Amino acid sequence: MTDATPPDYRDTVFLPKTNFPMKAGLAQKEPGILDRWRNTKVYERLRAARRGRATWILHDGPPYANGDIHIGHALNKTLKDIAVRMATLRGFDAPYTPGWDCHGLPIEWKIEEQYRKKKRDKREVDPIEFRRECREFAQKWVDVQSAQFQRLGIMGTWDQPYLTMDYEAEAVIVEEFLKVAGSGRLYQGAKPVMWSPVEQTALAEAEVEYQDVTSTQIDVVFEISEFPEVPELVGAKAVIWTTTPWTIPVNRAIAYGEAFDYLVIGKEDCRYIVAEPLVGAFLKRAEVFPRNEDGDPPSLEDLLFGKIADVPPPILIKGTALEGAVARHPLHELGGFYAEPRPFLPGEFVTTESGTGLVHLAPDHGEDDFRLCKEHGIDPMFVVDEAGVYHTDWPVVGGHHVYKVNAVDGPVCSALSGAGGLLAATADYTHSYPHSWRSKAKLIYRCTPQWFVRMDAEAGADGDAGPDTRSLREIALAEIDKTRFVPERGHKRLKSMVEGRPDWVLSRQRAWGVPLTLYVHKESGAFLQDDAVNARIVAAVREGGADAWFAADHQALLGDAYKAADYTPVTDILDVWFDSGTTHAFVLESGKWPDLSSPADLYLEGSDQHRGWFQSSLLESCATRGHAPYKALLTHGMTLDKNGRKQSKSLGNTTDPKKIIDAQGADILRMWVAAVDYTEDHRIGDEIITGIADRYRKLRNTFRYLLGALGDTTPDVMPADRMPELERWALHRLTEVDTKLRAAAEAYDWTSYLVTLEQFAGADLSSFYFDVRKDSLYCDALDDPKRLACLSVMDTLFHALVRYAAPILAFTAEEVWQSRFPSDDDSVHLKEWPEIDAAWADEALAVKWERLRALRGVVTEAIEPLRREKTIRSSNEADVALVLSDAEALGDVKSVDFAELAIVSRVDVRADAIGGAEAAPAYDGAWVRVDPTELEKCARCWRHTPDVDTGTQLCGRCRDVVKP
RNA sequence: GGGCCGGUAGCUCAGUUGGUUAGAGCGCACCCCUGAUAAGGGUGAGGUCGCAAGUUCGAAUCUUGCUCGGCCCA
Repeated sequence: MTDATPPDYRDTVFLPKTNFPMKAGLAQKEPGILDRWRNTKVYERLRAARRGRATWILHDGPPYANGDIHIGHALNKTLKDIAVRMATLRGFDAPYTPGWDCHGLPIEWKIEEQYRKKKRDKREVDPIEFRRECREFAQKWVDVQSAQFQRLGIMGTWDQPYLTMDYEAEAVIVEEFLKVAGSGRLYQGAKPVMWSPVEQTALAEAEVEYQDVTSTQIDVVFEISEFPEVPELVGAKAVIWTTTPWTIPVNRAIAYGEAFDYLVIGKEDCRYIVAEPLVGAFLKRAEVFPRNEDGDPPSLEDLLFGKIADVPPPILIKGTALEGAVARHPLHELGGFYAEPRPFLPGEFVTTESGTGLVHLAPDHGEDDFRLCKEHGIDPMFVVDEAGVYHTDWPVVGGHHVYKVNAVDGPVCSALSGAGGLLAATADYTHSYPHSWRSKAKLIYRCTPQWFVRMDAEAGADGDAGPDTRSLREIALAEIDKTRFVPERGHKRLKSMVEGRPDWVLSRQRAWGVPLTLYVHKESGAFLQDDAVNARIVAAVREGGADAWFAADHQALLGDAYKAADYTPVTDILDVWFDSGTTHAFVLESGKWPDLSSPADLYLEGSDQHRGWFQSSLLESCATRGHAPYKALLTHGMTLDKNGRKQSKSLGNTTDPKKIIDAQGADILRMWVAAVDYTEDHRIGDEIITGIADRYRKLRNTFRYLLGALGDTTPDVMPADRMPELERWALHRLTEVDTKLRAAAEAYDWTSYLVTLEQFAGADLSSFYFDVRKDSLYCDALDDPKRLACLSVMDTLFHALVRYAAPILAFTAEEVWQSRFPSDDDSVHLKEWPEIDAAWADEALAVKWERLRALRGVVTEAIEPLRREKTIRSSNEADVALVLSDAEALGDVKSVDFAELAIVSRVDVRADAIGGAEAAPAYDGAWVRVDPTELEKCARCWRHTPDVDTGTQLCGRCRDVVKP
């Protein structure tokens, strides 16, 4: 060795060369890639290229067009895009048409809010103008969201999306509604809704706000007239408690809790029934017994221990004893309606938190009341009008407003008191009560006529449901069983929801939406069913949108066969879920998007859509077509914050997708989508995104290394059987990876897909294959067979990996592709799944090389202590002695250039023990010893070999390479 | 309150029919290289598997209860 500076052979080494930058700069780069895709019409060219192939159709569930997209939208659309691109990669013709839900309440609100700011009253505005403003508002947000979705790299027919407010769509919605009407499943019924007497309109739950009010609370007695379980208690008085005295005049029944105990208290001629836990509170309100010696109202204990003069201890009865009992309304002496019997009904909603454990039921004015009464054949009375005023002919309260009759000395209390039915009344009960979001006025529940779709066979009717005599519920349940669910648990969830759901209420008393285009006969109440009339209605809507119904010349629509004067046109608006429930009709079937067809291969939405779109689409399609509009349903969970809490603006824990895109790039967001387990609720936060960015960089650098190694060459393909074992092992691993990726793609399991890809790129390639082959790649002659084999494998790996990555890292894969194959209009997304030669699979080789890698680990582990004590620096400086007790392992190591694999100077493998060798902790039957090598270092390849020339300081191999 | 679901290293995820010392990648710490260099290689430290009972020779895995969180409903 000389003291002179070693010759510099750097220029003779074949280092990786690429212009592909290590730093991604995605936020800046991605918009340019999007422009390229748009300008070169990649989506359209894909359609042409895949024409005639098997189709795979994802039908887009429409987001609501009323604001910027949030992380949930980003997740949903990205999952869709990954699925579509994956299907495309696998050779399917997978078109994608995005859509928007445009009708409905939230948009109406926004417009009304604008009116309020301008001090305009909505009722003064022409409905047509109002609807036009709603339309413009929706269109604005469609455009905004479209740009935001496209920025995520979502591929589809963005220049031709579907909108539920398109005239054509509105026409099909009407057409579908009329089909449902014609199926015999549509009926008019009633239902209590939140009603504002001030605005004289129904309100949705979201329009309601709760404020504290002080109400009159009253305790009222209903004398029991029939008591089958306990006949001796006939004449006892059931006590009910209410904070809405105005509902007493329309009482129809009394609910009790079957699981509760009730006490019968008082003397034989005047006994009260109250739930046991509530007796104490009742006795304080209604002083039905003399005060005790302390001057207080008697307590339950006083009663139980007989401390009240002449009052016997209470009798306990079970709630179930009330079955079949019947009471009289306290005003029964007025006759008529009031004289009818009031049955006791078991109600699951009855609690012992307040009141008396007995609940008076007014089906007109309460949801629980309505439902329980309906189950027992008791109908509402409809005696409160739109303004909240009783019909003038109703006894006691006729002509009064419901809010004007509640005073302690008002007509209700007075009448009850006069009839001996009032035990207590005080205007001092403070509680939370619903108010109108707009007018701040108090609300009431009020039964209103609504249109329903019947889920079950009509009781007692033979029906006219066409050839399919099953009920809608039966059809839907059968279709659910035929559907594939990802994840599987969605099956149970949707099924149980459909099993338990009530009839579908289609009507809404609103303005912005598609009308229920029905003519109701004024005398019979039946709606008109006439194909010719229906055809004219549909044609009118197709021509002028849903407005056509509100501004219609109804006589013209009805034609000569009917007189407009005989019919009332319905002005209700369809539930927006009906709109989106018909997208399969106006998108998949319409022919406007000829690539699409029904049923779809997949609907992909958040788990909240089990209640929403999955169900409305299923029911609509089953009602009109007898089958589901989809073959498979994929559901994703909700995105929570970094701590697993729900994201909300008020908590300030939301993650804005735009911020991630602007700071890190859409590919980072896409990679996050693939990395998390979307089948469950999952999290997002700074730390998580940083972690994803780190993983991205690792993958990106693997591509960069491949690009550098391959340079601008296109290596000749070398048959595997002429390659070294290491290359054959790499190809074998590729077959395994390919199989795993295919399975993961088939299962929509992007988490495992991505992990498989990353581990292959990281653990197998970067830290092993590339590391070992660096020497050959950099230093061997350009025509060296080993080097050529390596390049051939790298070329194969490049083509496989870039395609595998493309559906997830859509932008980066394109950048990688363009870096190697620059062109004006080519795209990695036009390529198909790589063809991996099945003959590359070699299980025996895999077993052998797994062992070799484990033994390589033994060596690297043994080198580490010498490195720490600075005995050696590079592993190239190590001489390794490896003792193996297992003959097979010994044979394996001897059959390869193990020093090359372990990147050390020399390896002495032997079966017999050697001094200083220590047992390898991670490998039974292996002992290892590492010494610093005495061999000289080649100045070019930096390996320590026996043949380094003292003059040139080159090893034999390098002398040959640099010779000319 | 009801239906469904989940809680495994700092983070994202694996954990097969219950069976040795619960794994991977990333991050972190330390070391090496300086010819993938705002890269690359190596070594290592991190977990009483949400908590508590129970079944079992044996539980992250099965049962029950509790708790925290989510979706839907009331």
